[in-house]
Amino acid sequence: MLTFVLMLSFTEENYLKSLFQLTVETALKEEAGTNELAAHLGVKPATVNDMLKKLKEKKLVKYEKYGKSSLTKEGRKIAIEVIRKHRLWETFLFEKLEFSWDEVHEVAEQLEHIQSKKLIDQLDKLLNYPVSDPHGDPIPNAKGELLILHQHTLAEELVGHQCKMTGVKDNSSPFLKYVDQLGLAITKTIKVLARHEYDDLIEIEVNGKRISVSPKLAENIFVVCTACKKKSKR
Amino acid sequence: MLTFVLMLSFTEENYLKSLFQLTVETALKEEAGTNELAAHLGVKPATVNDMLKKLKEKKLVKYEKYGKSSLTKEGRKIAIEVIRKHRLWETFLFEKLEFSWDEVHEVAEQLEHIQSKKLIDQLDKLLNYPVSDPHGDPIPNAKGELLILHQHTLAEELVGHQCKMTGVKDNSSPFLKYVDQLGLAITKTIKVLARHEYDDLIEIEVNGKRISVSPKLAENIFVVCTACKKKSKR
DNA sequence: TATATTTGTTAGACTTACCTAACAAATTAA
DNA sequence: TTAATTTGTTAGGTAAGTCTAACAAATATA
Ligand SMILES: [Mn+2]
Ligand SMILES: [Mn+2]
Ligand SMILES: [Mn+2]
Ligand SMILES: [Mn+2]
Repeated sequence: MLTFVLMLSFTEENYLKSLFQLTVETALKEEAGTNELAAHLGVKPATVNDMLKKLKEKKLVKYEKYGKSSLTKEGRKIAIEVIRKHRLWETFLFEKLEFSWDEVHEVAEQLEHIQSKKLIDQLDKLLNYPVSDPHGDPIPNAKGELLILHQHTLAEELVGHQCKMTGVKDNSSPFLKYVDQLGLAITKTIKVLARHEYDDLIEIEVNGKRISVSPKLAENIFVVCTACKKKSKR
Repeated sequence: MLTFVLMLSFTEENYLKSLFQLTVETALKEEAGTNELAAHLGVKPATVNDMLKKLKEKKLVKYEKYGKSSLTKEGRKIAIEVIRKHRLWETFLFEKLEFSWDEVHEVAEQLEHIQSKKLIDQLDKLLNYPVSDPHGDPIPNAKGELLILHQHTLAEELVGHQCKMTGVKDNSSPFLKYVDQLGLAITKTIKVLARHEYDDLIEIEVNGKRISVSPKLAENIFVVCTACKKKSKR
């Protein structure tokens, strides 16, 4: 039995990836709206509307007029493949080509669309089957299984609790450079000392030093809390 | 002084590369025609015509109505950069990811269009600044200097002469697999024993064995002849 | 040199991915 | 429960890159 490989354009792949990131990956939601997708992709809602119809035609998204959209099983599979490629390339750039964690994303945005099963399998092998990328994001395995980390943001952590930094939400270079500057990094232990009502700053201890961080920053830092329960599964 | 980086599409890059390969790289010609380019790129002449006008506008090709086309200095520079990327990626796939020489070209066709100076510089470094790709083709260096090999095809080699295989003209997978099968490979020593008038086959000795090859095959094998003069320069 | 052939150009059309402007439906607030 | 706001859709348009069909120029051949 012949299986037809439907070739998708870069653009179509990006729409599926965005939809995945706005729904499944953030776990809290099942569907995303047209405007939301437009904002995430940096295009106009009218453009998204056209594409949703096309992707529905190809049976990759579920979409009804005036309703929210979600991925079909096949659409989700493709989205995960793109994310796997993106994160493997980021890891490659970081581990093998001396890129810093704030430089990898931009180039991986291009590399994630290269079509070659062997390329990705061999890259995975070369990197020794990594489970997370330089930003702490889980890398789907070759079967498309994705580890969902039971993490929350530093902004949500309770005063007095100690946690460990596991990743970042924002992948932009300026944000990541700022994180570096503050001495924050994945695997660092962070203790929440206080929350200041007056200006909303959060006082934390990291590297044996007390620093104050903004809620905006804290919302973009992922942690797992040793004081709370923690679990993970593929 | 600001230098503007004109961003080219994949397509535009491919036209420049083709024009380079049909002219400068084969050294014998300065210019190429519309139909010739169309055949090389696998599109129709009308399409090439439109693109030539656009690339002329961008000052990357010299083109006059009903005349042959050639690259400007800037166009040539870009073509060489694309070829450098193509051949570095082929070398990477071959050396680091266990690809065979008949598998690298197809994937390199995609990878050659990734934009990142750092990526290419680091790849070059990782591979230890290779001078030729898995097919024996010279890799332009970071300055855009390209080694022109003084090679000719096996078809042109004189009877009685001994030569060394330096590369292939055809990069297609079926051809390369056939070359493998015959026991031919880059650096192998080949002695031309005879040319048979009757059926045009060329009898050679390679790996201590006598084999007969077709002129079609011989035209796609590059050699340098130890019995003739040999020189090379950047 | 006249004619046939090859080579190159033009016009008009299609697809993809995007846009703006106008409008309609759904949701939220008064 | 009407009105305001937000969200989503439609129509029509653009640019890139491709095509076909008709035509024109250049070159080769008789
Ligand atoms: Mn990324
Ligand atoms: Mn990442
Ligand atoms: Mn290419
Ligand atoms: Mn090659």
